[in-house]
Amino acid sequence: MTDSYFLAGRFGAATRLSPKALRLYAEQGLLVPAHVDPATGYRYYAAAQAGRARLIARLRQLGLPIARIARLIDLQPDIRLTELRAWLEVQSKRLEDQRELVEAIIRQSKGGDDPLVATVRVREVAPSKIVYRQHHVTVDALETFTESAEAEIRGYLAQSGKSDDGPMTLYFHEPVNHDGKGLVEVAIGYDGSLEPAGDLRIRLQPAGREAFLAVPEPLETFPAVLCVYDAIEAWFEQSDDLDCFGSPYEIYPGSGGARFDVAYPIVR
Amino acid sequence: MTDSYFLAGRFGAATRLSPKALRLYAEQGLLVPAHVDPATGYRYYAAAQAGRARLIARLRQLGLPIARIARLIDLQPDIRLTELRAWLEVQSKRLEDQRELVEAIIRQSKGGDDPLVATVRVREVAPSKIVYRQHHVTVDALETFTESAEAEIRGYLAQSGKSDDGPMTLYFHEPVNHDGKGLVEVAIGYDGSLEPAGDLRIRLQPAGREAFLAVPEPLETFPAVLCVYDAIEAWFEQSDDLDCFGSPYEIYPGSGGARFDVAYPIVR
DNA sequence: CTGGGGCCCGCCCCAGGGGCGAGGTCAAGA
DNA sequence: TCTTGACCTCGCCCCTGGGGCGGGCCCCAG
Repeated sequence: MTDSYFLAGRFGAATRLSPKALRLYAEQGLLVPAHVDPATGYRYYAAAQAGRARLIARLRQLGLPIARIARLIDLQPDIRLTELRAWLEVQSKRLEDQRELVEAIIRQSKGGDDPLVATVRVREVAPSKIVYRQHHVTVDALETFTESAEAEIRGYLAQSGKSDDGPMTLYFHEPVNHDGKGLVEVAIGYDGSLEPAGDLRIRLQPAGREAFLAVPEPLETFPAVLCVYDAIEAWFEQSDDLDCFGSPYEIYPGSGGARFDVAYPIVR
Repeated sequence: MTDSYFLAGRFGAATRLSPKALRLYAEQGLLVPAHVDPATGYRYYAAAQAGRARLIARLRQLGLPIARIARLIDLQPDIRLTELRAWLEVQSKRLEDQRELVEAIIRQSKGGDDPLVATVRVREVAPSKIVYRQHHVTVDALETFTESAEAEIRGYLAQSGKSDDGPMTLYFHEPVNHDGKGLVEVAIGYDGSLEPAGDLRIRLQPAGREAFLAVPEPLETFPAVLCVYDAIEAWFEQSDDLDCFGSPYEIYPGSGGARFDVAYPIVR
């Protein structure tokens, strides 16, 4: 390893990085030139920096953002490799999600022949008072939150001398993606009067109508359950005078022995 | 399907698109509101547009760029699905490439114990006149170009009464990625004098030294061959007074019976 | 000493929006 | 009828990771 210096162009040619990219990395502190001429601003890179530069180039080629590279590159090599493998796992999962999503799009495109659509029913929903808890969750954390919130609410109802075995409704106020948090709400109806407590809140659920579907057992788990949502949306689509506006929700237990129903409100 | 109108907020809530995104899509012509109030600029969406909007949201969720979605969405559903499957294939391939790249990074990180490094040798290269052809290719098109260019050059050498069985060198002037074109050059040396012809050019290859490695048979194919490059780079790295600047090249046939050698120039 | 190519910086551009602020609009309640 | 609050508009700046261009230096070889 000599201690010769190279300007950005030559150094970049040797490390597969453009001078522009090198300038960016220098600004971000990711790859600081061995010497910068204060008069001209020229950046001089030492040959010994080529290894780091090549590693950066490879990590960029993976598509990692610069900030992530900056964190990775100063780690011990073995930890770095562990992180990279974990990142690969995430990418792999993302691909699986994309595959599922494409399948969902396909199902929806030819939704006409989906037998589920024909089983969508409409029912009236009576107004009720509900006690609920909201939270922003990803799809991974959804089940944990749902269980703990339901237990908390039922516990509070029992403690207040109310019946604690009414159906539970899970509202999806915002889409809950795998890669973004969405607002969900666990709610149970009650009679009489009740005070809010802690993060448990009270509100009135107005009367209305809903389009619903009992979820068949093989479709109970994510992501297969998505095609139940698709079916109801398709049902709205082919309806003459109803539109699928409003957020979906799930009702536990479902009708006809199903573990849960999926429903959309029918907005006037 | 009613013909009611919705403003951007409500419509977006029903289709999982933010008002900002809706505005963007309207500007781009991807999802034009059913009515725009000329006085206020308010965009009114018809309920019948919700299907298209939901499809757009799904395709965006896949990560497709807007322009691509615009092309896809007006296709027949079955063609669209074919395109989507093809896109999934590309994504899958990309993931495989990333996996390979991570493996390469791992190999390089603990390059010290790579037995290949110990077999790197240095040799003098005599100056020569070469006839060559350059082209920008991706890694997929590389072999086709190499074969045709070599045949063209050998044909021209034979036609000019020169010996046409000298070794062929494949210079990688720029990195040849799977996702970007790079400049490569197929070159064969000759004696005497020769005129350039068509896209065949002539230049002088100066004398110098090179670090090289005969490629073992199991590593001949892409992407396994990359670890031969890594080994030479690692060899430079652990050398005291040499730097791996300059572009690599492959020499056919290689030394010791190998199909080809991989070499880097040693720059003074 | 002079020319050509290399390098600097600064500006504008791309997708796909997020966030903020100023100001106009809509609908419901008092 | 007025007010109020929610909702909408537009416009600007921000993000990532650079590419491209233009103006003006700089470096080195002949």
